[in-house]
Amino acid sequence: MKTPSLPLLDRPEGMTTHDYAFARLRQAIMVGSFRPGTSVTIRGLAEALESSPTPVREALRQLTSIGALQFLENRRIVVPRITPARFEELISLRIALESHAARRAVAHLTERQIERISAIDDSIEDEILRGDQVAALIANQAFHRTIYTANPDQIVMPLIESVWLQLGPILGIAMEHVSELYVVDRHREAIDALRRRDEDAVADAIAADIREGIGGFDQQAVARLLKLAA
Amino acid sequence: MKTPSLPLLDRPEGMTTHDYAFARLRQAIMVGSFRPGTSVTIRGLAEALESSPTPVREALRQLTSIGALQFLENRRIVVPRITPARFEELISLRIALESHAARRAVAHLTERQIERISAIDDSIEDEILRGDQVAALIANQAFHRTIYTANPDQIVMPLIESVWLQLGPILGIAMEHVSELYVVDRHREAIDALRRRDEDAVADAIAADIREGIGGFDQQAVARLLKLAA
DNA sequence: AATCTCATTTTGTGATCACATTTTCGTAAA
DNA sequence: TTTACGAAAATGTGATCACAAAATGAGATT
Repeated sequence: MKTPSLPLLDRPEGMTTHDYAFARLRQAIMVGSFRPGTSVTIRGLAEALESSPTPVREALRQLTSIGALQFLENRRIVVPRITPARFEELISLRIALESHAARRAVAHLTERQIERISAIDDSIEDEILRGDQVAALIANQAFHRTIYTANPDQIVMPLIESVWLQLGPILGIAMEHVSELYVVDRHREAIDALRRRDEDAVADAIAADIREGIGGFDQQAVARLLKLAA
Repeated sequence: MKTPSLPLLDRPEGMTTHDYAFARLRQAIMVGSFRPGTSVTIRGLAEALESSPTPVREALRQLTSIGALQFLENRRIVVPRITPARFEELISLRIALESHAARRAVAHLTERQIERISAIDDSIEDEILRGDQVAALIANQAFHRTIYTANPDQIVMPLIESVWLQLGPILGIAMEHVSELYVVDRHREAIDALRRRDEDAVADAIAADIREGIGGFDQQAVARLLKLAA
């Protein structure tokens, strides 16, 4: 049972072993380090994380609660497989969740926050030019997250991240086989709409960004990617 | 540390201790058995469930992943407190999620399934007449769940249940202080729209059902309820 | 070459224990 | 009466172990 390699992650002092295991596994899955169908073992990950089974098992259980992993009937632990239909569900759910979240964030965003969001958008461009796909992906997530979390009472972010986690594995495949993942983006359009406090325009820009970005893969493209990875 | 009492729940043979603990705690929170701010302990629940700390801890960790519980900095485990603003966020999120889910289920529903949904709606009325609020609540959830899960590739149900879980505690308070929780409902309207395969009408009926049901509490009503429970 | 059998190994599960931190509560001082 | 203090109890954390079930792989059979 080969354990997938885990990208390193900073461990703040005082963080429990369990929290660290959770954060690191979560990050790994979200940026596409695990392939769909990959199976992991508690002991294997415990060794990779230099800890014991107990905290790792807790982290794995949490990850199953948010759809990032699956405990099968045979008690095997696997990264869920994607089908074209499931992919389409995830994209339409992303659109529904994120346009809702964006809409409800508009009223809370300050000028300063909008500037920060604009700066994050610039950093996405930088990472793309440098060819660092994972860094670009993380920056892109930060772009979206910073908008949505401007709403202080927001509840939706964990749900959005659950969807991101479920898209992670196919995203990892896409990054291996597609050179340009961000050819088009609607970020400037969203930022302009934020400045105008135009809720509808913000929601539309976010929806279009998703639809034309990762959502741009049609069912055949997804099927092709899955075939390549098999 | 007094441990809240847990409604009994059937334990299918072969179910692991952990799964049983998770299912039972989840059910208890979803039907309002726990008050906001209640704190629980691992050992206390382990005793109540006649098991040991390990599987209970895993169940609690999962429940935090879906917003049903919270591990505080002090390492205390509590049922999250509700604020009027948070309540309003939860309702608007419910509407966004469930009208999306309903819309995407319409095409998959068979006549037979629609009949079953209609029968569930009747059973809600029965439970209300019998005065069993918890049974009515569970039947109401079944009504919604049966619609949304007709879509076989559906991803959204776990997210919807996460929101239900977060509303559970305030619902428990409401059931104690409000005699009629389901005076109006739009279920017949939704069922008729399902029969006509009218996606927009289904989504509207579900949204109205939520808005006029639990969503009908305004901020003052929520604040009053919270005060009563404190 | 493919399939079956069975012993070995691997793996998830759940109980237990030691440890450090936090909470609780009785007592004393202000 | 209120506040401060310190010992005792309670609690979360993480490692370890025994156990049962599942997976693996070598060797025999067809």
